[in-house]
Amino acid sequence: MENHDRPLLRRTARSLPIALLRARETVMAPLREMLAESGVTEQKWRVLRVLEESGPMDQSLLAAEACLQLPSLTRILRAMEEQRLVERRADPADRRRSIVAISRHGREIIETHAPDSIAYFARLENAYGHDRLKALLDLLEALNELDLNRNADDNS
Amino acid sequence: MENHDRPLLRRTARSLPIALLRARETVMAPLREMLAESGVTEQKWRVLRVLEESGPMDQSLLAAEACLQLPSLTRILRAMEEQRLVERRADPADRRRSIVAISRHGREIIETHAPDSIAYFARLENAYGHDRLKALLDLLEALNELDLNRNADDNS
DNA sequence: CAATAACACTTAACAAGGTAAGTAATAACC
DNA sequence: GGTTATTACTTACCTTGTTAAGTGTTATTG
Repeated sequence: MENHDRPLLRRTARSLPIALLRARETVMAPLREMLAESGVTEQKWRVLRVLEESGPMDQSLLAAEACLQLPSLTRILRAMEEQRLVERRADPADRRRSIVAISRHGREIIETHAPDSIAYFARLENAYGHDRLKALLDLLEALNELDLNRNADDNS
Repeated sequence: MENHDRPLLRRTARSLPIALLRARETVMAPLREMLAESGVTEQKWRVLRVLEESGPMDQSLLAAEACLQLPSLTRILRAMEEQRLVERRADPADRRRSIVAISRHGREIIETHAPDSIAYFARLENAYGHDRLKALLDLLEALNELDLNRNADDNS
């Protein structure tokens, strides 16, 4: 009685945004729990990961790599500086920029959690299947390379 | 100089949480823009979608279906009631529960945006490929059925 | 049937997401 | 070379995410 005979839109389980959201929640919930023990949020962990992986960089690049907006990053870096997880120095060549680097303490945090993180993802890979995981990462990487920002009613 | 020779963890592009986050951002950014015109956030849209698809339900179920936590849902429903997008009534059989239903105005909002939404996803499907999209949804659905909440050092 | 547990939210507090506007520094233009 | 963009953040504001604690209601137990 309460439903239309033909739903206007597809089932939420087959809705890409919702499926992606659920997947992230499925994957991240156990990790968040792990990280919380060190006072590191999911976002701070991403910042540490990116800096450890790619070295010092300015905030715009860091934001892009860690999938954070600049305003969020500003706040997070302030907290991370207070926690001595990262260090910031002005770029001498361009005083608008500041260069962020991971600190020794930041590396220690990564080293502390890397074994648990690795074990967790091994467990995930085992439960989900190696081939499936590879296929999923390939599909996500391809999706992320799409440019969907054209307007639907763009006449150009 | 700034990097380890062997990174402790995998490239962020091959990190499942980050790949999922980027994918969500890629897919949702254009949609958010569309919805903002009606004062509907991404989350309110999900609530409307679920209610339209499955009919009235209590908040716990709605939260699960719309991928929202109960505290968030409490706030969102308060706003949506003020916007007359949904209606809430106490469950006569169990006064702890309240049953939420989409309103006529809520349905109108869905009808307003359904064509754009459908066009957008058609565009996405076209750019990404029908088979890839199906494969991705299948893989995400399978991932979401995993139970990863065992503790890594669970001895049982 | 009283005490207790479980349930369905709700509130509170703080971190983060998202948009818009503001500030200082550099680049581009005439 | 002074004016006008553009860039790289930063601030402000509001909504949402996340955890923990609180409130009223129903179920369970002794």
